[in-house]
Amino acid sequence: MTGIRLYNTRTRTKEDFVPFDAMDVRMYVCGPTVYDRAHLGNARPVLVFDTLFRLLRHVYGADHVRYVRNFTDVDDKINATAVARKEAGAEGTLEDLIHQRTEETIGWYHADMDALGAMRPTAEPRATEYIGAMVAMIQGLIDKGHAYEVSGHVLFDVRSYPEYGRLSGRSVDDMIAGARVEVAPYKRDPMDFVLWKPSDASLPGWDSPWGRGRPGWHIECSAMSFELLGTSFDIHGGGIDLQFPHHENEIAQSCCAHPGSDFARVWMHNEMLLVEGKKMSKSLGNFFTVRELLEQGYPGEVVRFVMLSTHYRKPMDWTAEKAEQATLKLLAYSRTCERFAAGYIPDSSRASAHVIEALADDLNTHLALATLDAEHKKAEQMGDARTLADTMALLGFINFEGPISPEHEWIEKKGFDLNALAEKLAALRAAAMETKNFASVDALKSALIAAGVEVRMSKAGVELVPGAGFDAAKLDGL
RNA sequence: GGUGGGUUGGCGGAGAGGUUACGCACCGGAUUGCAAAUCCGUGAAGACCGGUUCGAUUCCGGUACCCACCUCCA
Repeated sequence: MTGIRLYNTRTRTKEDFVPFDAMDVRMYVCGPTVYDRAHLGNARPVLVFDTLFRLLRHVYGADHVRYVRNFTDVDDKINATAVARKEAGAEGTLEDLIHQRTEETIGWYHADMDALGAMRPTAEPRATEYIGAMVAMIQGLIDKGHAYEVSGHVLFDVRSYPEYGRLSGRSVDDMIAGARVEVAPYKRDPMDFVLWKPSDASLPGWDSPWGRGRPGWHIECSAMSFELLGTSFDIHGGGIDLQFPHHENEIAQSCCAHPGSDFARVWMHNEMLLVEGKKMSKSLGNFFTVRELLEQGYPGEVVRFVMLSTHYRKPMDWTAEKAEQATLKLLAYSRTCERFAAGYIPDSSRASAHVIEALADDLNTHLALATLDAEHKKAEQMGDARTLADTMALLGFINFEGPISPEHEWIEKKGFDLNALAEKLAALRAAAMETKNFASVDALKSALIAAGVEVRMSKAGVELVPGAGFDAAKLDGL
């Protein structure tokens, strides 16, 4: 069996991965707050942990891996949208409008992540479905002396948990010294965080022993991971920005609620995303959603390829140039598969061992892609692209089930019959060979190139292939 | 202020204490009406200063610069 090694944020070392139960490997990843379209940064953890999910399934068997990713559907931004809609005259109660908003956002999220080739997790629990579990966990924390109720709020007492700060390498005292946040007067300690907060009539709320209210952000992951994966599970993932305070708080809650448990054994954090070297932000004007990117014509596979070309623990810089290169690569692979594996049904379980090896080494996706490139070369030399196809399937660039399509979807989508033009060019060329006047041939050729078509002329004939920047509109009149 | 990470050839980006990473670009060759695509080949690196070592880009220490988190943004 392939030995997987993973970098554990908790110990800050790369460790051999040993699951609690090889027949039931369990992973929890913090999912999105469903208030709006997913932006490109949201896609990174999705693709990183999708790749890990695929690797785990490959190593332990598809039926022996469970992957839980939550939807946070309790959030003030969601509430704000719902309130705004209500004020604009929308029908229904506030609860209806909130539900509507989260439903449509989840639909978008699924559509967008599907387009990137991300598999759906085994379970996608919503916070609102686990309010009871959260209330129970909060009550347990109060009973054990780790939480206290004050003016309608329930707060976690960080001083009751000596390990607090261990994941992020901070001490409570240091954090207080550098705190930038205004401290609520009712807190016993400035670092205490909210488990439950009161809701007034204008906000969604649930009945609880502490009055009508709603849960704090951190408790949902503790409650849902416990309900679905148990007190101890193998991997907990998310963006590095969640390391503190979110994950620190999760650990405090879960370990205090279930003394003696390990909670998550391995903590994995992906680094952030940059766009053209800068942090993606609305103010810099380099903020965009996955959907916008797809609508601009970037195929999901290309986004995936670019994302995987940087190791997950390094900042990932999204650039147009990388997308361009990724497109060319994928086109080349696709053509090789078309030539040397037409009709073949890819089987990810037969993927290249070298690629598996690269992934098993703390998800070295960049090396995996370099190896994929070598597989491509080999496929060309051997005239057999089956392993290339199998490996592409494992990495999520080809559907698991379907056979290789004649061309990748993004070329097909732009569907344009180039045969007529190819024949025309061939005829012109044949004539020019006689007359030695190549002016008309060159004119047509440049027009085709300008439209993003690759022109291949050899003794065997003329071949036209739509390239990365193919634009059918520019072919009008040729 | 606290915590963590980074600095590799023109660009992107890895592994390994000593043997070519790789890709893209460039250059040379084959091929082509000219190209493109393809194939073959060459060149090019390890922020700075010390230390350990027979030998470091790879280990250790320091300096500089950059970045992220500490704000319910992945």
